[in-house]
Amino acid sequence: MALKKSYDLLENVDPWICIASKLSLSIRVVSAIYRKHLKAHNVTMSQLSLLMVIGKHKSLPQSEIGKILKLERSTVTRDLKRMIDQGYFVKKGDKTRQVIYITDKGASYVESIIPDWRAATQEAKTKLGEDGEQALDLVLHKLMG
Amino acid sequence: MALKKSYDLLENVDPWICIASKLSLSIRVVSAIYRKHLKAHNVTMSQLSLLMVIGKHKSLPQSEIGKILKLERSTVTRDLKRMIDQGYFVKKGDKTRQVIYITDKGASYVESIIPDWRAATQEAKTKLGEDGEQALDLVLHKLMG
DNA sequence: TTTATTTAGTTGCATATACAACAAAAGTTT
DNA sequence: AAACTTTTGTTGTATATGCAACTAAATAAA
Repeated sequence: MALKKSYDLLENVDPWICIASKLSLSIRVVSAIYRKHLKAHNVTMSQLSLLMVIGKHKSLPQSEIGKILKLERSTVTRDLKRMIDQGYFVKKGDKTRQVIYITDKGASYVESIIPDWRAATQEAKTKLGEDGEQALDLVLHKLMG
Repeated sequence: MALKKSYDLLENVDPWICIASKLSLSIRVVSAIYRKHLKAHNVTMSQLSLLMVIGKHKSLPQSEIGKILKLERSTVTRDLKRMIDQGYFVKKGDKTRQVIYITDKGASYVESIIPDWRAATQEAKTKLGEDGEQALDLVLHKLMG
């Protein structure tokens, strides 16, 4: 089972200096908190983000959604499709300039979820603490800036 | 297209106070940096994490891997399977106590990737700045603690 | 020691995500 | 106006991920 050679780079590397790994780990911890609170609503954070972002504007061009959430076009197409099928959004417009509208069903749905979403956010904030929350804002600001 | 009612909670909510959304956005930005640098190696960050973590220990019980990377058991099973199929790891042991070993092929592979991984990490660090990097460490520390 | 419980791994199912290739529409150049 | 370029949306393909249900093995309780 032993390796035939020695691997210096590998032996001396520290996987935990990886920025992507740190963020991945962080999102897994936080996602679990949100999933727990949102479970009864049968909604994911990705879906809730769409509901809240589009809902707040009442409607958004599909092309804007990807820009706002930094999602690839095909991801937006398919994430929306599932929710259109469920009646939370409708799509209007021609082939290349689609506009997505939230429906009353979608708006009611997101309103029913918001209290639990707030609770999840509160739990996450408590875990982060005041300083942790500010730190996260700084990270985001640096990355988006 | 207009909504039939008004939705107070929805109109007044700020989607961007969401901790999960902030982290999701952050990871998308950082992932893109790593994908760009790792593209030529045809490897993802998830795979590279497995290679580095297991490789550094030479071997790890499968059950440990999920604990270290905070991944669900089934995710570990399948992420490993793809890489075992490619010959980067081997699996030894009985039905419920598996141990995963890195192979020479896997160790060579990860060593060939490390320089570009370092470059990606450097680019991400530059974007974050010294303060942003410390902020990320604080976030992770708070969430894991 | 037998029984009950916990731990470990797998498989079915569903969502989320990106890239490449394609088609169609919109915008720009000439 | 015609030709070229960019933007937008979709579909094929692949990886990543979690939950539920199941099996099997290990551990604890009786």
